[in-house]
This record gives sequence, C-alpha cells and structure tokens, in this order.
Amino acid sequence: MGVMARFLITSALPYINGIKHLGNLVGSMLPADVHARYRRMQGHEVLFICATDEHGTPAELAAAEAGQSVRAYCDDQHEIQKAACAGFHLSFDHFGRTSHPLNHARTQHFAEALERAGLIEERVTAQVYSVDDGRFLPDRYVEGTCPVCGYEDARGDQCDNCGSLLDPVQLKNPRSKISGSTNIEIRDTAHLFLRQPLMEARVRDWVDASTQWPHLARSIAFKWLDEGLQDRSITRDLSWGIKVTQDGAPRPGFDSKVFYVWFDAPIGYIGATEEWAAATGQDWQRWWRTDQGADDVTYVQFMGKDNVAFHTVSFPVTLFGSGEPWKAVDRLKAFNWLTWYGGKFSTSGKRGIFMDQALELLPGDYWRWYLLANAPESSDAAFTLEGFQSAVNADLANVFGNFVNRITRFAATKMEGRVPGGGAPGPLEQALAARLADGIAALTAHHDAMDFRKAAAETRALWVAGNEYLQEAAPWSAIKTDPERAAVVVRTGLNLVTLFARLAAPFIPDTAQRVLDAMAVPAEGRGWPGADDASLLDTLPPGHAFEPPPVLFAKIEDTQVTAWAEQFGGGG
RNA sequence: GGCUGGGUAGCUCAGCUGGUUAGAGCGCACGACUCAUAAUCGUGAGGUCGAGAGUUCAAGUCUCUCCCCCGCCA
Repeated sequence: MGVMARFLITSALPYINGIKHLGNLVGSMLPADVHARYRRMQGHEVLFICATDEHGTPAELAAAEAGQSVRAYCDDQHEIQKAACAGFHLSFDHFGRTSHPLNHARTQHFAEALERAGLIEERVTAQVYSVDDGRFLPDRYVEGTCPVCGYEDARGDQCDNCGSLLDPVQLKNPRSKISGSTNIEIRDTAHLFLRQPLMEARVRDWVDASTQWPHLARSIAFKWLDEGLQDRSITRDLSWGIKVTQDGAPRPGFDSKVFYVWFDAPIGYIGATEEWAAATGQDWQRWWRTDQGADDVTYVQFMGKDNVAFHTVSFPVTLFGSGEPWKAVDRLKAFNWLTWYGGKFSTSGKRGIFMDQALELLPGDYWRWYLLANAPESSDAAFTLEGFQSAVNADLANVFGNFVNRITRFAATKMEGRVPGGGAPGPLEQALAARLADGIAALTAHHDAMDFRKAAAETRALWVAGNEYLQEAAPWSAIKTDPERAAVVVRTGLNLVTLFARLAAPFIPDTAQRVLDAMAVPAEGRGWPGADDASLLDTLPPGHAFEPPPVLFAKIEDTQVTAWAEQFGGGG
C-alpha cells in the first residue's frame, strides 16, 4: 500500500431534462464511480461529487410541457435521476443541484470576483422581444425567414436549410415559438460579457503544463486557444436561473435576467461540494482552495468528448480569472459516444435503453460490467443487446458466477462449510500465485491509467485463471485419495473467491459485497490487494465458516433479447 | 470545408518508441473433465492488417496521396 493521497473526482453534470440513457451513464458517471471506488479501496481519501445541471431554456420548455412549474419539475426530476444513480450503485459522496442556494451564491461570487478583476463588461445588445409573451426570446424560442436563403422555418441561431449561423435579430418575419405570435420587436437590453481573451495566455500556459492529460484533450484545448477566445455573454433574459448581483445586491437593470447556464453549471462542482459540507459538517475548502489545504489534492474529471473544451478552457477562465486560489483539474478522462446499434440513442425514436428502464430489466451490476468492458474509450462503441447478453452470460454467469458457485458448493458439501486446514501449497499453487501477482500488477496499472476496457479484460482473465487452476488441481479427484491435498486446493479456491470479489468490486460493487458478506470477510480484508502480497491465497483462517452465496448472475435468455429488441428498437 | 479518432480474423476489439510463424474475447469444430448456472478446461480452423506509392536490412507500426465511417468545430 502506497502513501495515502487525496482524490477529488467529479463527473460531468447530467442535465435535469429527463432521465439519462446508458450512453450518458457510461460517458462520465459510471467510469468516475469505478475510479472513486478503486481509490477508496486503496485507502486513499476520496471525494466524489456530481449534481444535476438544472438551469437553461430546455428545463423551462420541459416543465411547460409537463404542466409544472420549473421548480417543481426540477425537484421531481432530480429525485428521479438520484434514484436511478442509486440503482446503478453510483457512490457519490454528494449528488447536488446547480439550483441549490449555495451554488447561486457561489456563482454570484465568481461573477463579482471576475468583475473586480476587470473581466466583466456590461454591454447593450439588440434582442428579440415578444410583446404578447411579455418577454425576450432566447435563440431557440424564435423562428422566422432566413435572411440568406429565404427558408421560412429558420431557427434563431441557425438556418437548417442553408446552414448559415444567425443572430435572432436577423430573421425576417420573426415569430415566437412559445405562442406563435408575430408581434415581435427588437429591443435593446444589457448583458454581461466575460472577456475571455484577457485570460488566454494564462490558460495556455496552464494547458501547456498539464502533461497528464490525454493527447486529445490537449489538442482540443489548444485548438480553441489557437482560434482565439471570444468575449462571451454570460447572462440571459430568463426568469429561471441564478440572479445577477453586484456587490451582493441585485444588479440594477438585471432583475429579469439570470446567468447563462454554461457559466453556472461547472461552478456546480464547487456548489455541490459546499452542499456536501453543509450536510456533513465537513470542510469543503480543503478540497477546492489551494490556500486551504487543497494543494495536495489530485483533481480528476470525467466527461464526454463534447465537454472537453468547457473543462479545459471555459471553466479555467472562470477559476483563474477570479484571481483566487482555486483548485483546477489535474487529470481528465474523456469518452466518445456509446451508440445504439451504431445509431443515436433517441427518446422520440424509441431507440435505446434509459437508466430507469434498464433497472427494471436487470440489476445495476449487469449493465455496469458490459458498459465498462465496452466503454467508448478510443472511439465510438456500439451497445447491442446481443453483446450485452454475451458479456453477461459468458463473463459474469459462466466465468465468475460459476467459479464462485462451484468451489463454495463443493466446500460446503465436502468440507462442512468451513475453510479446511492442513496440507501445504505445491507447484500448482506457486504457479497460480505468480500468475496472480502479474495479473494484479497489470490490473492495478490499468486502473491507475483509467483504462477501463483493459481493466475489465484483465479482471476477467484472472477469473479464468481461477477456473484453470481448479480444473488442473481437481479437488473432486483429490478428495478420494489425498484429503490433505484436497484441503489445500479448496482452501486456495475459497481464497480466490474473496480475492476475485475484491478485484471486481469497482466494476460490480453490489455483487462483490454479497460475495464478501457470504464469505464473512471482515471490513479490513476488503481493500485493494497488493500484487506483492504473498498471503493472498491463505488469508481465510482454517475453520472460518461461510455460506455459499446464492447464484450471482442469471443468464439472459434468447427470448428476453428478442423481447427487448422489440421494445427498445434493437437490431439496427 | 477545418480538426480529432477510427478502418486488423464472421462479430467486438488489443497491438508502446518499426524486428522471429499478426494477438485476445465471442461465435464455430473437435477433445478432456464432472465440483458447478448443460457451467469449466484444452486443441484447432479463420486475416494479402481500407487502397496505392515511398523510406528501411526490416512496416499493421514511419512518410505522402487517395477512399470510407463516427464525432467535434465552422
């Protein structure tokens, strides 16, 4: 065991608008959970934070469709997402909300700090105002005729016909998408702009020094910086969101405006940590402020590829621009997309499985294993029900589940449910120990590198090594002629059961816990094993009592796959 | 149009700074075993590594051109 370290781990924030699909899950929250569990098992101090991202126009639209107030809608959806995350055993230390008062205050704090640093500018801009709706209309609430090609259903930000990028005020014959009203005026209104170019050199130096990032992340960040950062509006004409303040009081002229969601969402990482601190009595600053003890924290972020620029450039502009000593990301892991049979997951198109639906079919561990063993790390990856079935049946049921079952049942029947003593390890056990040492070292390296597919493959390979050993050692034969030898093999096999559960715990935590409970392994025996630990095959004391766990994984039948394909649009 | 990443056995993918007969899992065929969820273990068949050219004693692995696929940005 190495020296204790501290890890702050965040997952990209799921948007509040509806429950997430399996692609969203494997794109940040799930791998972040695996890494958090792995670091905890190593004995490190871990703080794992996530939250729902609740502001912006999509939330307003969805609430209106649901016939709810935005607040009530977000309250409901937050609980739904929280429950789904729990079903997948996501071990957040806190699952917060960007709409929480603490995040409001933190966002206002950042805006004021940025203004003091000369990075905020108030400008008057022309915006589309709907008289009948009594409000300014954000980009996606306006439609009209494209000034370039004459297409009549151009959106406020872009014409789908000719591809031109538009400003909503350019549209001819504009109409409100909310009410359909054409009673539209162009009015001047003030907004706050973040002067990002002033921070460009600072961010560039930091990216340049961030050698632990993957190549892709660095190249994305440099591309943004090379193209030049723009002054960016950080406020919007909406009622749902974080109010704009100045010196702690409502900012004059901004009573009908809020911060733009992209500005307050990443601050939600900090806000959610403050929620955690308030709920537990802990100190949040030692995780986020380098002047308050966070200088020894390793901050790891998980996100989809589309989010890299925000995490490597936009959010750092906010953090560094404040002039305050905030902790910034050290390591990051970005994912490509999980596709549904090569296409997009789609709610309306009835394509793909969403988190709540998945849990109705099978427990979280089944999904965790397949999703992580096939995580979209180097490129997009396809989710198929056939692949899922194959992974569950072959890896979980046949290789791991059956291994646990075959040796524990044998021991229960022939050894009276206790770990047998006597005998001494022979050549087979020595070869097995050497194989385990190599495998654990490789697996540990893969977890350190956050290579999830490789970690899953190595975990599986170790399970296979266990089956090979049993096949070769054949305790069912030995017990007839050489009881001492049988005792050694069974004892070794039972120790393998506990070892395999520990090694698999980051991936399938619920199952691992059930196995370790059944084997009556004490809490101190459940950490991450060291590759050089010579006692791994002889940890359970002779005479130790256990119960064979019930069958761990049920196989997925062809008829189930057929039914699910029908229900969720499988087969491509 | 610009930029990542990818195009390797039927399928899903490994192949680091170039070096013996190109690897794994799944699937398939055959065999072994019987403790176990008809599970497990072993053996085998299967690929001109997207196309072409170049560098090199030697290229899936480097260079150039071209063709496809997902995505991001415009």
